[in-house]
Amino acid sequence: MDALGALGDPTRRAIFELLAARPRAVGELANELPVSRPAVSQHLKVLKQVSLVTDSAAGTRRLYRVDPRGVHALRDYLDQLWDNALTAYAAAVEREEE
Amino acid sequence: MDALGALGDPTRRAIFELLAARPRAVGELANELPVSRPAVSQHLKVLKQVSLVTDSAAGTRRLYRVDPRGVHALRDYLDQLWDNALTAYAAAVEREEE
DNA sequence: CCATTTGGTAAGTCGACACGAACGGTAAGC
DNA sequence: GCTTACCGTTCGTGTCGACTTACCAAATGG
Repeated sequence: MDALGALGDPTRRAIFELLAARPRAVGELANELPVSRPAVSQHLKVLKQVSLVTDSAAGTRRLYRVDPRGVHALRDYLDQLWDNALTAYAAAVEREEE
Repeated sequence: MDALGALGDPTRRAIFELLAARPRAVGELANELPVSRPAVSQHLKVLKQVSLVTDSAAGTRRLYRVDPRGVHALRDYLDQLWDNALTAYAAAVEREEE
């Protein structure tokens, strides 16, 4: 599973968006989502594998936050993809007008 | 299924990347991928639903190309998400240093 | 017209994965 | 040390969707 595939799941995307607002613990995330805490834990595990989030112990709780490394990598890849896509479209329009 | 969910699938992403290089017909796409032609057709149907590609008849063939509308929408959404994520991370670091 | 090429669709199978229940493990508070 | 709170993991289950096979429709060219 890569980063884009991870964000493809609606629940994981919701978790990531919550963490994009501010760091939270697992229980807090589960409270704001219609899934159980273990489910949140599993999604966090996946997001961690693809370097989109990091965790740190804080007493009995565990704080999860966005990982800028994965964010930058994914953003760079997508920027390239958007550029290719729009360039190809412009080129196709150009051909059409001949 | 939304746009991000659509690109979450590896095969669909491969199809989109091929179309991001240049417009192609269904058969051409299937030839360059390890899946059958009907599978490609089904993926194109999904990509079309989320406004990531458009199609146009060309004789007996059908040309698929990137749809700039969906690309712009998805890019804008993600840019916002990246901005939130990195801003929240910077704010967390700021707090940490106090 | 008829054969060929190209695609979309329907039906069915199979694997992946999202989820909850149950259990164990670790840190704080009295 | 015992309880409580919070979290990760494992297991089993159910469901969704990606894929192939087979069939059908439309456009081209002889």
